[in-house]
Amino acid sequence: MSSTERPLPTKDRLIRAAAHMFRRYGYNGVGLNDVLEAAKAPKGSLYHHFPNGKSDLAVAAATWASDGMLRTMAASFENAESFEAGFTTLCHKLAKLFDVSGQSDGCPVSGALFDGPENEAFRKTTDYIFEGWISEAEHYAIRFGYTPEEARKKAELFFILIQGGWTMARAKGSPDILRRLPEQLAA
Amino acid sequence: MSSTERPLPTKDRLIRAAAHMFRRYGYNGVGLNDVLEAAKAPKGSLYHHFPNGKSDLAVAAATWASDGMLRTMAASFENAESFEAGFTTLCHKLAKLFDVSGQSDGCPVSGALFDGPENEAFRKTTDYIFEGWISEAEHYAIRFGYTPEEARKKAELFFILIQGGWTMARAKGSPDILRRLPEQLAA
DNA sequence: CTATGACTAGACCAATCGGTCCAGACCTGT
DNA sequence: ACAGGTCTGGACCGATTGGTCTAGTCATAG
Repeated sequence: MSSTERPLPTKDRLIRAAAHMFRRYGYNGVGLNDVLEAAKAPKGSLYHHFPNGKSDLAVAAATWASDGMLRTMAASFENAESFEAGFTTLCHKLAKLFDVSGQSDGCPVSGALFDGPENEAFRKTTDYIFEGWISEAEHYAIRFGYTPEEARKKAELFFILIQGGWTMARAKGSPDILRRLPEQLAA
Repeated sequence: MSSTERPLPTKDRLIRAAAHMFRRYGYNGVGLNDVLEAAKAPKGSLYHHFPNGKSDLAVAAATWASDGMLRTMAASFENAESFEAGFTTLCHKLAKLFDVSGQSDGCPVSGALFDGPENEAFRKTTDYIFEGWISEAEHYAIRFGYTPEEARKKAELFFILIQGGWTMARAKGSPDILRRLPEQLAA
């Protein structure tokens, strides 16, 4: 049986559909009716699972997408022989994701939250999620022998390269730059 | 007399208002009525100057914002003593811009165009504008003595650092990371 | 069996969206 | 004075927006 045989719970279908659409079209570019149609769920279910509607859904979608990123990071760094090797693996994984995404998706977190309403809570959530990525990278850098000061700088550079690299890949319509990112990490 | 004494032509007021709003709220987060109110222009004027409406306006706004970026780059690099020195100056200028913007603006180009409709023309325009920034940086790198190959890589890193750094500054609500960007350029 | 809370279903709403349209104001050359 | 284009002003439009509301389905516990 294919994986569509056992359908996901409505709440998960909503989160997944919303995550995919937000990262492509941005918070304001997605209508709730579109999400509902993609998730094959009625409006009542949405407001049952997410009482605050669209904004709750965006936070859930960004958090879910962030968990995926953290798993991809773990898969890249856990068995790596150095921080640089792990980073290289991650960049290639991201380049592959970029290819299968149809090459027009943005960062799932900033797509869902930065583009949202003028909202300090959204900014704080974005910071919290991104800080999770950075501190995870910092953790790996320390494990691979860097001092805490070096590790923090490495982790920040890690984050900046990935964000900037993805933006450039999106503009160029090609993930090439992502694969060449590891060359930039030296310092 | 203050600068508001001689009002700008309607078309320019529309472009400026649109640029400011797009970079803060994104393409889909801005309503034409809001732009019209901010620019104190009626709807007829908008569709006179921009026959294709919102999408034309977004391209014009992004192009105008890009010209500003290119001028800021020129002001930073023209009198610099090295590529690194020019980059440092630019980062400090951008950090200052980040402060006065109220710290919630995004990149004016990707805000206006990436967030727009599913549209290959928009992506190409974004690429064209960004490539202008990169080739400008490449030009300065060559002038300061780098080989063409080194210069291209430097310029791409330049772009990635600024895009990623701005994203991180936006998430953190602070331009500190922008000022620390020059440390990352070494290689 | 009934009762209860979780969840689904979708009709419905006011507000806002991007866009159209045309009457008239304004400027310029003749 | 007149004509013709440029530009302004804003009423108006159908479509879509995020959100509300209520009726009903479903599973489980008593």
